[in-house]
Amino acid sequence: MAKVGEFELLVLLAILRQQDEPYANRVREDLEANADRTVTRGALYRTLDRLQGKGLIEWEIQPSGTPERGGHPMRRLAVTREGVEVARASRDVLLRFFDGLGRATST
Amino acid sequence: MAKVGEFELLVLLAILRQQDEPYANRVREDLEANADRTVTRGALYRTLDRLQGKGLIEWEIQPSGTPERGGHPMRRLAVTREGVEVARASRDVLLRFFDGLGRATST
DNA sequence: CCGCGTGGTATACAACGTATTCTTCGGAGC
DNA sequence: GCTCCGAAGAATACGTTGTATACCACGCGG
Repeated sequence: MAKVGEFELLVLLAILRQQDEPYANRVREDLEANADRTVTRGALYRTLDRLQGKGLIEWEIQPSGTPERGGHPMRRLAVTREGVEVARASRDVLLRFFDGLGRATST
Repeated sequence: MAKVGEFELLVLLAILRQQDEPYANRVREDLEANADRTVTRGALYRTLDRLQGKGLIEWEIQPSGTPERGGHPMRRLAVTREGVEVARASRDVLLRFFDGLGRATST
């Protein structure tokens, strides 16, 4: 099963969260708003391409979905079955390791 | 606040989990057993060095802690306060994004 | 037909992840 | 006491992931 980096996982999860508008910029906004990090468009698209290369997501081009201001072909994103599995596997591992974090005294 | 990669986070969490024997090889064993991945020694040490460079962990050399078979100076690892904060922050973000994963129909 | 805003592409480089190889030290066994 | 072995760690090298910058295309308002 393909392995994903930290940002790739976040992107995967963010796509899954989008209710009805799974487009790149929605994902980007979601990440910026909820993941406490800035996400440049270049970074996101590069990651989307890589995720597709691994078969974890796919998309279809929307001729001109929502031409609010300059209507252009947009990618309607979707996570593949394998993508979901990978995300689940990553989550399971992380949840398993999150325990020691409760008290966490340390130096 | 420093940012950590996927493996770095796992290592941080694994160190926190070690009860009384926070040594590199214990961490390695824990990761191999519970994170479903193989971890070579080189990979782990490299990551430990990087985490230290970021001030997220630290260690003191144990003269010859457990000379079971060839006793050598070992690193007794500890996560710094900042390390714990970074781990918590990462966890919080991830937990926030894990929701969409419940039903997760997708393609 | 020009500029702006939106969606996407290309390129380049830094940071992260990982395997391989080498060194050192102590004990076991001769 | 010399050799072999296993454990802890260091050094090196390279592929993958993360991220920024800059560029192209299209449609609309003017």
